[in-house]
Amino acid sequence: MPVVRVALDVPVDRAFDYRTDAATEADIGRLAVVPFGRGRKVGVVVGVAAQSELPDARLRDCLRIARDLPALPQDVLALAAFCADYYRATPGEVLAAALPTALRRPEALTPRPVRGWALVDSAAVPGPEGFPKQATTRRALIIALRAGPMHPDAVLAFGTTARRALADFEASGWVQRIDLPPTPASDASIDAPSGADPASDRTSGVGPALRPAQRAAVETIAATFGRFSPHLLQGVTGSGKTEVYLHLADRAMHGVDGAQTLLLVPEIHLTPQLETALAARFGVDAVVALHSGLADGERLARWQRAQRGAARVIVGTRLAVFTPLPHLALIVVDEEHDASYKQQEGVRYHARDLAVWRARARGVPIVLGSATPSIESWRHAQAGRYAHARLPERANGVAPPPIRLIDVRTRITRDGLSDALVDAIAARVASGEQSLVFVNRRGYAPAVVCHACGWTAPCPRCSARLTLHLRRGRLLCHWCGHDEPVTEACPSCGNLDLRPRGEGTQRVEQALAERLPQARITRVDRDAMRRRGAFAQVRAGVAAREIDVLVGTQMLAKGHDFPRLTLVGVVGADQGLFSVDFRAEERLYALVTQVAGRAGRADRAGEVLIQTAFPEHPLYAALVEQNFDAFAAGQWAARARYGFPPAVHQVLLRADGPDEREVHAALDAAARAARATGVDGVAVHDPVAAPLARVADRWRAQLLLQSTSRSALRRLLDAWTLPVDTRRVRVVLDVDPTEP
DNA sequence: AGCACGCCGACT
DNA sequence: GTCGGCGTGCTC
Repeated sequence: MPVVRVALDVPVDRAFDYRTDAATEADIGRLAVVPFGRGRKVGVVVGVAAQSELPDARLRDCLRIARDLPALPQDVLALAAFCADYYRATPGEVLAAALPTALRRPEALTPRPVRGWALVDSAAVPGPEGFPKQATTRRALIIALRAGPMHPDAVLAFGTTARRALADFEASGWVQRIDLPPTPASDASIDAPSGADPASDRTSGVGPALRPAQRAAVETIAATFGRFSPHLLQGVTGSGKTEVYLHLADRAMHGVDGAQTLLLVPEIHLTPQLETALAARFGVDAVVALHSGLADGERLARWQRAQRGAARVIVGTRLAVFTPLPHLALIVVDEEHDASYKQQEGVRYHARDLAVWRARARGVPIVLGSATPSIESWRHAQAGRYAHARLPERANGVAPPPIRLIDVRTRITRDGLSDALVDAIAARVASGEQSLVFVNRRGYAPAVVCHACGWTAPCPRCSARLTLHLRRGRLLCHWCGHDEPVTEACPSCGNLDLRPRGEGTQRVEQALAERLPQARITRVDRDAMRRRGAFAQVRAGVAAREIDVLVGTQMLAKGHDFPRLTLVGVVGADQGLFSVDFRAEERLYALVTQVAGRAGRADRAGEVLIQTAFPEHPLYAALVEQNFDAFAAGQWAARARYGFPPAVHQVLLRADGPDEREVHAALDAAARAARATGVDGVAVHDPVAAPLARVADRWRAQLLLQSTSRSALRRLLDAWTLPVDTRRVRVVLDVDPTEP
């Protein structure tokens, strides 16, 4: 009896065999509904065989292979397999991360009868089997009455009436929209509907004229269409990298009919703006945005538009790297250095690295764009493994804002603010310009200290200090959420001299309000932006010039264009200089560069002021010169000398549990087992406590393995018996960790 | 992951 | 005497 091998979303490192009456190679990549345990599951067919190695008695019947749906393409299956192998996950776990959740419900794959029709402008036709020819027109919009997300029991609608009605129906949640790919035979058989044609709206080269460096980058990259070629696009903030991406996507579409571009972006916040820009450029129907914030049905619908080839530009966060794209021609990873590309739970994959792998597998060029590339990518470019394109100047031709340091050793600061910074802000307020003060810490103060005995308020559940939130009158733990009232007297010595130490956004906001009573100040951090729409409100306030000063965290660093913002102040950056994390400086450089880029984006001169007690630190020297290459070269030299990535490759075994000794014992045993493999060329370090040794009453420790040879590391992983995950000690393997 | 089986504490 | 804790093991 022939069997299908099905990868299922269970943490078991193998596929499961099911009996089936007929299965061919063509079924590989198709979804299958199978019985599993006492329930049913949806899995992916990853193989077919004439016979199973298991005795027939242990096999069960495959309930259904979804042959009416497109199969996952070969490159997505290969990418999932690579991801599972490289990051030591199971194929099923990777597929769970890769597939929209709506597809993983068995009901979703069960066909249902037609329930009815929706609107009609010029034609109403049933579907999906035996679709009449008309249904395949390029502009057909099919409205499915929720018979099941995969089955467009459907009605056709044409023209603008249909478009309007479609929007209403979609808003009602009753229908789902599905676009069909065009088929040549029938395309001509139907009249072109009235109304705007999204395909012909597609502007060919209407965008702003490219500067010479942008043009050169586009030409260089476009010359590699049709083959694998990695490019690092290193462009200063405001140099118009996005414009380069758009031109490339456009060129790809003109070179190959229906060509698709995958554009990966770091954060959800960025997506709406970018999506709007892309839609304006290529037409709404050609663009699809994918991110984890979407409702299940919506995510599925968009994913299917990409899978069918209807969407030409797919913009999405890291999960989008797995999207099936039949006509993939180009991959772009914007802000490629961004930490959010590394998944920190479940399968801990790096979307940028997977994107490079996929580009190679598909034979398409990939562009990694950043003003401050990761040392990994920068090094690849230096070594000639990546082509290195540069955009050295801003697209508006304006010089970048000068970066100056305020030496706080020689100046008095109050609440963390120097007079020089406050005066500079005051001057901008007076002239009607806007300022941004970047403080990478929320709350009022990161610690409360007793000035009599030195006691500081600890979190009872974590090895961290409590942060003072003065407005709420509470001490909060930023790690576990623990929350307690502020005490008047020191619990240790009874003294009343408790004082806040260090500065958070609230304190800076409050101090600025006291010193600049005429200024309209708004704080932007996770606490202040908790309410829905709060951020949009801030943006509107800035645009309407109702806000003079923004005080905020990283949230302010990314991609917002505030034309009247001419001053950026940076407070408390020094904490990034002396971290246990060897990547802290790299992050700090990128972050400051990014916030600095908020200043003077339009035709107004900007200025960046950084308060520091270490003005001669090389990081600040490079920042002031705005010389990323000097900074990166220094980082690379240090990492090569002291043996840090990317000079070496790392694997981190993380463990945590309620009992400190058990956690360490598990890692000790794991270290012994790793050494016992006898694999040469891999340094197995001693297990150590994690930088934050306890979080929410769980003790955390880690075991680091590193090697200059990936293959040696891999051989060790293959031979290594890891401690099993239990309730007492949880164990996670992190390949290429990005967090200490 | 679920879900069963299985062996030891506090309760209708 | 049972109900229920979570440790161990299996799922084609």
